[in-house]
Amino acid sequence: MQLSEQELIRREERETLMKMGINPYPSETFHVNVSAKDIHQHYEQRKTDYKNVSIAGRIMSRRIMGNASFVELQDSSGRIQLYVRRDDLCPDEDKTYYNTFFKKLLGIGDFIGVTGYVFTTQTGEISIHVTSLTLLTKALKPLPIVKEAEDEEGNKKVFDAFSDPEQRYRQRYVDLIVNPDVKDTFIKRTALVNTMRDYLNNKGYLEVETPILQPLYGGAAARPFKTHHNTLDMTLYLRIANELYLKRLIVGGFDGVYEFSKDFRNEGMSRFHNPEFTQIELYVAYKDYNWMADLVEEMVEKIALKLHGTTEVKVGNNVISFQRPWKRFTMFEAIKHFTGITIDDMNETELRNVAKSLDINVDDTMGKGKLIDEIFGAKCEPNLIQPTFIMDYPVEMSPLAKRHRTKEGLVERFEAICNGKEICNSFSELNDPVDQRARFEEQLELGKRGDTEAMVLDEDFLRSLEYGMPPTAGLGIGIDRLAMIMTNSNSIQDVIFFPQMKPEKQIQQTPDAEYLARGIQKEWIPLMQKAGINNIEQLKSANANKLFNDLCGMRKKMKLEIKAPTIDEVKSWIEA
RNA sequence: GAAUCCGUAGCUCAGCUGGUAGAGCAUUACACUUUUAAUGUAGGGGUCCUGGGUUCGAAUCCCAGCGGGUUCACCA
Repeated sequence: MQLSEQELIRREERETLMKMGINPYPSETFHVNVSAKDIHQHYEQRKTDYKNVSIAGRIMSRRIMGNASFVELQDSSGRIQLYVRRDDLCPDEDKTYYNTFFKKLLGIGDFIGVTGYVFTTQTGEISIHVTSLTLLTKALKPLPIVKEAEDEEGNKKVFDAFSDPEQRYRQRYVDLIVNPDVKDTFIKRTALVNTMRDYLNNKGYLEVETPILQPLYGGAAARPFKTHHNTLDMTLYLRIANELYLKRLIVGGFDGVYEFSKDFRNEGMSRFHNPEFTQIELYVAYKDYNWMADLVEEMVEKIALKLHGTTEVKVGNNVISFQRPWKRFTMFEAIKHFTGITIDDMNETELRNVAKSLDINVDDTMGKGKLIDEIFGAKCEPNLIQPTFIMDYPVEMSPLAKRHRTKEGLVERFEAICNGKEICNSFSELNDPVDQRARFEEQLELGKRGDTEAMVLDEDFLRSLEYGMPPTAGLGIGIDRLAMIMTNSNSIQDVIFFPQMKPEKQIQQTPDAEYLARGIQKEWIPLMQKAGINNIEQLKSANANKLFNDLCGMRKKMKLEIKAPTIDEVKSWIEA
């Protein structure tokens, strides 16, 4: 691996520190009694409490002015400026600790711990006057430097932002260090989950865990990840949903169960889709979908209040109000509202013509339900910005939902749409085992016709329904999608710490010994790697003349005192 | 999967119709005891993504590949 100049310097600094008897990675605990945020919030009111502070963090910038310096220290709560004076650190004749250790051997990214007292500088910045300074960890890679300035109106301006999405997602740790807003997004995400958990626990529902490795995948329409268990010699699937297991627990006698579930779907990736994502599913006995809609409204409104202190949340160019009650449309009403067309009594042919007239791509495999869904998805969903419940879906699209109590061909199902996207999905759960079997069998037919996302038949689940599942309301909420809205994030990758990425390209490097065995002098190995020869395979297929020229050229450019190889030598390396 | 844009120093980015590889920050050295995008002076640092092609000459033009962004289509 080629190290940059700055990385080499930092490695040397590490060596020098050790030679000076300073451990760059000490094991002793450094006791912290304050945070940066605490100082900024309370120092002005309680100055006497900050005469003896001890704080640890990462050096984010330094301004050295001869015998005094300013350091910006960043801990998990934010930044605080340090004022470091030579004669405070080195009261005696020996000024090595300041001149060499502090000024030469420390740098941006290093962790230090300091003690001192808080004061306000002439320019009005609350700072710590440092009386002692300890190295806690030496960093060997330089951090990207992001600088900020405030203009007279207090607007922040960022210079040299670390903004390359690929690097931000691959090296999230760097993103978190230098981009403070990123941390805030993930803190909000956790607050969102905690708010839900508290809300549901207060209602007395039980948080449970169900299998991630499932012999049959069910509960949703999606293609699964497949794996294999060696001892049992059987195929297992990573769950696409946990619905069927949670319902078994309702059969077992729990009144309310929920699970924050990492689910896996082997499908396309986009700014709304990651192969693994998080859903909460909730099932409550003796309730129906109307009751569940009330719960969703209340819970999501609580989340907005918890995260933002208000029910109004800015998302992109829209301000979304989560204040109850939300608008409720039936699916047919929504279609009428956005297209002016009443589809209530239409048959399949009429629906297909409507879809065509609206410029929606249709094909002959689409049934009535699918056509309605397509029309809704194209003409209604993107226009629903404020949270809106869409009630009563076609039965064909919903094999696990109970038939509507009054409307033929529909099920008791709703989705909440917000900012043009679905954020939750809920039914009165189908609990008639005979109807459920029939619906599964329809799905099997779809599968035979080539629908790779059709559901498979789960005999054990049907058996549980035959013992009787009470009337139950079920709910699924995409946590990532809701987090995107609640944190004003444009991509799912911004609300998942480590989103799925293509693997980084790793160059396989041959150990030096194999080069040496070919009679190549040690000195030439790094030059060869610089010339693009990273392994023996590349060497074997190299052009001898080009390599010879490259090596001699670099020898000359870098003024190396190595004897140049002859062209025949280079040929012998390649052919050996 | 399709369209489109991008890949140059550790980071952010210039580099025009092809002609010696640039800036700011970071880094190194020196100066500076209340600065804050600190400042001043001097230096070092490059596989211009990779591989082909056109050309006297390619970071620049063409082709292919790799990686990434954005938008669109299916799934939450």
